[in-house]
Amino acid sequence: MDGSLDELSDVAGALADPVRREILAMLRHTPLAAGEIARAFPVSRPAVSRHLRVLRESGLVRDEPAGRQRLYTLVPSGITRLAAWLGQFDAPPGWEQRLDALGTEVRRARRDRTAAPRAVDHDSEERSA
Amino acid sequence: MDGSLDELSDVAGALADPVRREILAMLRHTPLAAGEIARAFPVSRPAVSRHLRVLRESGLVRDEPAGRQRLYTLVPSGITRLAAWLGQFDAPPGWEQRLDALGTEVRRARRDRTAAPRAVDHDSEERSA
DNA sequence: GGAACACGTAACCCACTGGTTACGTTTTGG
DNA sequence: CCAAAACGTAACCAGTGGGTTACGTGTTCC
Repeated sequence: MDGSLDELSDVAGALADPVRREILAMLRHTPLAAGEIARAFPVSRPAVSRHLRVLRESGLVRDEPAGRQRLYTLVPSGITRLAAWLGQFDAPPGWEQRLDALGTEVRRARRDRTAAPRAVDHDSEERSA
Repeated sequence: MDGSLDELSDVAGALADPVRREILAMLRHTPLAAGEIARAFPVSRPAVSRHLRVLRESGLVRDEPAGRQRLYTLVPSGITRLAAWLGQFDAPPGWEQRLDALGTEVRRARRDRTAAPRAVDHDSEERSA
């Protein structure tokens, strides 16, 4: 069974570990056996084995027996789904400006607070544009 | 202080929680006060407050005092960085074929390994530092 | 000044995570 | 047939995460 009911959480959770990210990077172009993967990290082989399980259960890799080894292959659909979710934050035009405005705003707000320790009258105009 | 030495882990970790993802979605177009955000979820307000802290420490949002409220604003750079990392998995053309060729690859890998049992020599791009 | 409000934080619980060592299982091969 | 190889899994432990309730602090407003 898959396990979680929230695929994005599983994918993001899997990606939250540097070892697992590097494993994925290793599998980017070619499938690899568990042992080969494990040999690339300073942690114990069982530890890597569990990282592989996390990746498997999140759907990011698929494993296939190959003799007495087990080959791991990247399955990019999860990555695609997460990338799609991230895509919703793609600049709805006027984005760069907004960033610039934010920077200014912060600086201004800080100055205001330092100079005049009373009520902030920041009235953010940054949302208006 | 930022805290973690691995920004991508922080970002992915923050995204691994559905509540935090929804908070980000809420902030996509407009800044919101902590209370407004908290009201949108069934969990207690302190719980949301800590979610906001995680988002803040991962650099995904910035907060700014506004009277007796605290305004949270989306900071998209982290999302961009993660999206960029995901981008390395974009089909380097010929991907489908590669899956087909998996069987062959397996056999070849086995032979290689039998002949030379040494470590993987994949190109690692994610610096461990 | 003092009540009410909008927060963040502390203390506490329980579930999960990531590491380890020890072990079980299947496949290879002399 | 039996030893070694290549795995996954179990048991254990320290640390973290997310939830709760209780509390402290700064702002507003009368």
